[in-house]
Amino acid sequence: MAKSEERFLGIVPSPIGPIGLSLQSDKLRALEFVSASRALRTPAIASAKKVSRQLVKYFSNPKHIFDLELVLEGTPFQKKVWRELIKIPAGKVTTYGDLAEKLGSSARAVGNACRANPIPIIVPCHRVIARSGLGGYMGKTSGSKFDIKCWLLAHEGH
DNA sequence: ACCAACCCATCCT
DNA sequence: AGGATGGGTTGGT
Repeated sequence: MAKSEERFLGIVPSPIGPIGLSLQSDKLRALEFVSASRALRTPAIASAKKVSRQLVKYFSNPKHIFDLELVLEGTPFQKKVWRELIKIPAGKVTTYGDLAEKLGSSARAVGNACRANPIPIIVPCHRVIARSGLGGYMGKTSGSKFDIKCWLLAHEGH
């Protein structure tokens, strides 16, 4: 897979740090948590404004429903999982196992697909938890990355 | 192109 | 604690 230099076209400030946006012909393709220094030297382009506005709304109102066009690039299985994630409303959570059952797969495979999610927050992988415990986030089961999952869940009332 | 081995944000006993 | 699990990735041929 091409590890092409990721270029952020917009930056959104948020309570959990700056968020970098990558777009592809006006559609959101990737979202990443970035460092403050990275944020400083990233210009924002006009087409990022719609995404930016909606993220700001979400951070002030966790019930905000995103209405954005997304570019989801992944294997067929990953896309199936991600499309399921989008159906989970704010305030609700599901488990890796339940999702796996719905898809006729296994819990660990679902976890793998969640980890590969290119658009966290908007594709709400944080709403998938383990049957026992919270599971992980961005490849981690503890630490600052994982804390973001806890923050998002708390933001949504958990 | 295939295959084996290895990695996991799990789950059950 | 240990085993089953299935999708992805990597490295070999």
